[in-house]
Amino acid sequence: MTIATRKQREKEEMRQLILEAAKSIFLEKGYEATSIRTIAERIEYSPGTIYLYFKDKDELFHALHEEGFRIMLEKMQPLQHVPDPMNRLIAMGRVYMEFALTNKDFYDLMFIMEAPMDHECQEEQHEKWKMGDSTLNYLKTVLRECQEVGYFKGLDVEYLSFMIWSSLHGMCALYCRGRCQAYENYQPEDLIKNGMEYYISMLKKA
Amino acid sequence: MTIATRKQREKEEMRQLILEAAKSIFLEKGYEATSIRTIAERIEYSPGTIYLYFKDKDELFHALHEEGFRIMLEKMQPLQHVPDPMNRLIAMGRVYMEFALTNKDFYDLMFIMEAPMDHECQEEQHEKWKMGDSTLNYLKTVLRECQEVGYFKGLDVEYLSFMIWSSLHGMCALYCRGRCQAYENYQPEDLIKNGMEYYISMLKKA
DNA sequence: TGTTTTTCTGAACACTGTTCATTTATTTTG
DNA sequence: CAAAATAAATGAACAGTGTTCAGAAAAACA
Repeated sequence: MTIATRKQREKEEMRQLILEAAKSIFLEKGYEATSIRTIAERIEYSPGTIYLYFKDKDELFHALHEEGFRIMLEKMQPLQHVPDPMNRLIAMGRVYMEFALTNKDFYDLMFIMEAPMDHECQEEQHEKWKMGDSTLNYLKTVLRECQEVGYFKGLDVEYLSFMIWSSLHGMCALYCRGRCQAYENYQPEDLIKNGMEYYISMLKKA
Repeated sequence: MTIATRKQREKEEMRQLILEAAKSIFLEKGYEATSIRTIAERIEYSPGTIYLYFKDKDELFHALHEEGFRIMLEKMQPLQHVPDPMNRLIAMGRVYMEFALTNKDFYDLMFIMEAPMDHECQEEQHEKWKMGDSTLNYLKTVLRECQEVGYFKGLDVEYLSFMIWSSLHGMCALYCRGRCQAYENYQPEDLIKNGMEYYISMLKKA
């Protein structure tokens, strides 16, 4: 092994070390507490070092952002074997919802926070959404299959997918940002579960 | 006039002065730029003075938060004269959407940001949502009227209102936080407009 | 070994919200 | 009107934040 490749590997390992530390602090104590200094302290390096591996905090959180999509896509994977497209669509929705409820911080980072989206990629304009695109494209594919078996007749898949994604996101976002408090006597999980059921039965009639 | 009442009036005027400055900076340059120091500079007082009129930054932004709801409620007001409840519901949705698109920062503050919600009211637990509650209660009322003329049969108004609000919010939230970029070749306004039409036609069948 | 290149440090910068002793202004009292 | 008491405003200071960069330390090369 040449010395150059080892250095390259070490560089990648260091990036991962920083990322792992950032992730653990982020999941333990949330976004606010995940500062450059706390990450540096955790891995026992100086704050300045982190900037040798990440351009800025946005780039760092963009990496976590992508990790979130990886986890989500993984949970979507098994659904490919659901034969009926409409059932697959509904199952996808449930997985999406479940992900948001059990990975609140990740969901927030992926779909609500501005931070990781500000990150300018030099490579491509939309490389930042590589993972998000995959999920969205899969949704569109499922919708087209639904159309083939008679659902959503005459509707544009682009607008339809946006509407469906939005509706789920709306519930998740209100949940993540504490707006379910508007329903004093109801549990957020209850609102979401029932709201979802209503939405599904509405979709089936469309 | 006693001196005490004049002092009280002056105190209220000062609160308004701070609030107006905060609002103008907030609308001009966004949340990030609206710091205690920039507000103080604008009204030509020292930073410390602001804390004599507002407990903390959260209380200040909670006041702006309420102002947002006042503006929105004002735009909802004329819709009370729409006779058909279903048309009124749809009109409400359009006003809501329009508000979000033309008052992005206010919408963000009202429904997405965490800041003004953290604000602990000493008076009542949910005094913070006084304005939001009004809007939500009006939505529920309209939905009940819709049920009286045959729509949404057998559905619980609580869950139904949450689902409808969520769906609209989802589109607004994705718009506010730049997630419409996922649809590279589509204008956000276009996505929302069409997504909304699809949703309305779905609602009518429910 | 000495020289060059790479890696890392930590102080410094400009910012944030917030506090509080001190100063300034106003009102009440003698 | 002058003095004492009260109220209001100040601005330096504190503990944070992301980020930069001259200089020190370590590693690689000659």
